[in-house]
Amino acid sequence: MSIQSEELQQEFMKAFEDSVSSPAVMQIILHAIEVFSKKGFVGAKIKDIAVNAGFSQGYVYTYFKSKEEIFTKIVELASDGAGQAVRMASEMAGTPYEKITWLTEAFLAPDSIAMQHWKLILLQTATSEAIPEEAKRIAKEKARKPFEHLIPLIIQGQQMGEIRDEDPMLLALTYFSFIQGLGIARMQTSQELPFPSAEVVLRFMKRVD
Amino acid sequence: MSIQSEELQQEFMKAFEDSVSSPAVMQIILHAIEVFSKKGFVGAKIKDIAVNAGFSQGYVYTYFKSKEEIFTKIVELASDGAGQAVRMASEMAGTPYEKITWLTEAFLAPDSIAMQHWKLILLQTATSEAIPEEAKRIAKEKARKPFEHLIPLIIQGQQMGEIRDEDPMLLALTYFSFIQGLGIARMQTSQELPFPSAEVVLRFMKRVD
DNA sequence: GTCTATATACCGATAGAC
DNA sequence: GTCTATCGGTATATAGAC
Repeated sequence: MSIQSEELQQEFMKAFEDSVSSPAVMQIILHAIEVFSKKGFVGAKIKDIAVNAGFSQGYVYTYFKSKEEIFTKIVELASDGAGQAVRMASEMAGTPYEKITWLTEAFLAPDSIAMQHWKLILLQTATSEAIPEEAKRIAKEKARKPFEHLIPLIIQGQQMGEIRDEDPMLLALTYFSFIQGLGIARMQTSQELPFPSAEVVLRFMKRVD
Repeated sequence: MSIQSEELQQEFMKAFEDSVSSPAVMQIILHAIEVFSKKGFVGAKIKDIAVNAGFSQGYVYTYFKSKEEIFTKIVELASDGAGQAVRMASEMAGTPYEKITWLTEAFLAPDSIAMQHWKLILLQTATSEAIPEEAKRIAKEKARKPFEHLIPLIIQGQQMGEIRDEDPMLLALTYFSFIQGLGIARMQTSQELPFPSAEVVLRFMKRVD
């Protein structure tokens, strides 16, 4: 994996850490991300989150009003994170296609577990009805950001002849769908199985002469 | 969409209907698929399923021992269906690349809602821990079938020069990940948004001269 | 600050009426 | 064959002890 994609991952986690206030809240959120991603909003029990974070069940309610509030906060962080990752990639030095390659590598890195958990939570938010309305609203509202940052990048790549001259919106939608599918596969499959490189993933948009 | 992919879809639904015994069980399963796919195993309430199917909450227990049993039955049907769809495609008349194209069209068809619901349930089964053990076992056991039917097709395509000479397992894994990601996107996005054709999806494996 | 105890509500599953 | 009533278990959220 390239230096650039490692940088992307680190910046991404730093932005997340900076956005949380007290250490206790940080502990709760960190463990809530794990439990919510594994069990879903309804299946996650406050007790699991609390005990994993090293607190009693009731203590969580010192910092959060309800289970809904914890989940919604995480959805907000994750939604912001997805947009930021694309923005950060677009601001690096390189050609558009190179930037998209780094972004892809960062998204698919097997060790960015936190990122994978975030993706699962956003996936649940998008596909499930058993999710707080407020969380769905926030996710929907912020879902446009990644597109808004990727589409200009695609257009630049087209102007430079790196990317196929097709509807940028279509290419962006296809890209994020592909990434999401691979992120899920990454979590399911064992480490020994083969996994596509960014080059394979980006073939659908790369210009061929 | 081609005639072949429509045929695939129809055969697929017929196989499903044949495998269920009584009309009441069929009603329960049909509505359970919808409720489970929307709310997840824990979030789905027996009462929702029963009332949607036109029964009282308690009546469901005349046919099923538990909520687990209903979910597990659906996972079994869905897992078999996924394998069968690939097998049926491989048995049609055409070149390997054509067969994979029809399969892709059938998987991505916007109107095969039942198939999309099945995919969501299998997705939950694979990614969530709040799922009956038995269902996870069955899904894992049958998850190999689609690969077992697709890989020979890929190898034939390579021998005929239609498909790139790369690890067939890698290509198959990439293919199913892509399909899953697009299936999810299809459910989230509105009908007006652009959506990739099978041609776009299959570029990553198509041989270029 | 942190925990224990509990009120309150909900849901899966069973038993029994019609 | 279908429904109603209910038991038992469990989880959220609160209140009060240390």
